[in-house]
Amino acid sequence: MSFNSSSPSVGRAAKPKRVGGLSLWRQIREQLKADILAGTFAPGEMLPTEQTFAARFSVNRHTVRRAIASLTADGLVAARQGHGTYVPEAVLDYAVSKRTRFSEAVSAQSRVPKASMIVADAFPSTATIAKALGIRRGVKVVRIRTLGEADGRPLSLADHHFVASHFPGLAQVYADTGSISAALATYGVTDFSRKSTDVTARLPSREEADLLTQPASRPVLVAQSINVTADGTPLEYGRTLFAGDRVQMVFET
Amino acid sequence: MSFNSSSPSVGRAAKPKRVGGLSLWRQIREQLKADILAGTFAPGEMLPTEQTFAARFSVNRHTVRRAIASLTADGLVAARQGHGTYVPEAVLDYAVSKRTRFSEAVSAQSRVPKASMIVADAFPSTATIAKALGIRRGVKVVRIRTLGEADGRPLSLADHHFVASHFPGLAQVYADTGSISAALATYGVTDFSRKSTDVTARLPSREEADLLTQPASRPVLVAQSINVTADGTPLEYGRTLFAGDRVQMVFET
DNA sequence: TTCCATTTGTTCGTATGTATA
DNA sequence: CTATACATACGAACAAATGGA
Repeated sequence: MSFNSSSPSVGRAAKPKRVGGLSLWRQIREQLKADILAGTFAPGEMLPTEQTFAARFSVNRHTVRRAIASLTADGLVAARQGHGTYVPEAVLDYAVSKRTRFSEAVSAQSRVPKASMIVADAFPSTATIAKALGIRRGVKVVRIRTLGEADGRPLSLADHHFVASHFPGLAQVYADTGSISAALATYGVTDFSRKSTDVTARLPSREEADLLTQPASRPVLVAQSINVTADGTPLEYGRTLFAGDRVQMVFET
Repeated sequence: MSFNSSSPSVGRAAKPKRVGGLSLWRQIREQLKADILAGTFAPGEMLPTEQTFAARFSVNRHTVRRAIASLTADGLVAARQGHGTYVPEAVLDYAVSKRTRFSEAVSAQSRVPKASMIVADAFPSTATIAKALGIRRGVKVVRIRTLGEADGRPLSLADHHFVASHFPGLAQVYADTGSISAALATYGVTDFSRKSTDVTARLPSREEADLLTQPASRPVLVAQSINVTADGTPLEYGRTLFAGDRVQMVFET
């Protein structure tokens, strides 16, 4: 008998041999692939261990490994030494262009966006922020920290910095409108675009990892961007953290 | 007496008090900043421990911490819990545009570029590669893996994939010419441009970390790009790993 | 910090089945 | 038919990495 029955690969199969010209590991691969595509093993979920599969299929662990290796090559599963094998979550392609806003970038991927404010405060600008905004260091800036979600899953943690004196009461206005774009519009700023974006990678702090609901051992993408008004004046300096294994930034050049 | 004498903060200073209206921690901060800018503490080098500084300046460790915290806010130093404090290495801004080549991007930052081939081989295309190159899975592709350096320091680890049948003997030609662009030119391909770039972050494998001479615990940027010919035909699928803490990708939008 | 259990990754050796000359 | 080469499968042991105690 072969493995590709209609039932998923749970429970115990009878001791098999080569059947139908298909080697054991190929049969196992097809069975697992079917289960993954059918959603028996959901994205982000851990698969049973190699040992478990070996027992379940009544084969040697090597045979299971060979099947899994094949699936890995096709990107259907990913293994982490010392941890386990899992079905990779669908990566969200976050398109970056002159005009993209968070909600649009997420909607374009047929996901439901949501941005919520975590905190808003004001403080003297650091050297980095001052340089980006074209002000002197120490000039007060407003920071709005937002958590961006797609389908209810945290995606990004963004700090938006504005010159405080240009936007009095910005935090409150944002809280009322629920959107950076809308908040800026109440100040008469409607036309702005992304000037440049720098991308680096690092490990998140514990707090950042918690907010993004990801392990602190997985890296985050750090995108620093400068938004300018129509006449080129720096308007906003943003620093956004993306969950590294859930987001892929896409730059069309 | 204050700390900002002309000598760097080595050796033992006399017990100080508030002088010249500057608090102790500000004096220490200025002294350390001067040392960093003067190169006493070179980029990438470890600073002495907080305890050492505390003894050296005859102050409490908290005072040193306050000074270091200030420097951290300005990005002059970075502290890693359980490890130490160090001067961050200068980050190379790797500009990505339609036409950028590795050597140009590095040269633009006044650094000396160097690209060397690590290995070249051929194998049946995986699903990802096939999709990017617009071929059927299993069609043979040539892979050229190169290590990119700036000022002799490894920066990037790039896998370049081409359809094997389109460029017979490519690996040898590359070895002879020492450049992807030059190698392609011998096949009559002179006009190609970057169509898109996807950026993600992950932790490197042990081998990748070794090649980049970075710890396996520091993330890498993974840039996947598709280069197309003038008529839009996929020419190359490239996957480049950048040392996350030495490179910042810059996208002008 | 160290220790420990769990899990994947690697490398031996051995045996058997399959295709082909 | 045998001989050979190759793919498949099993077993054992150990290495490396992770996460939690």
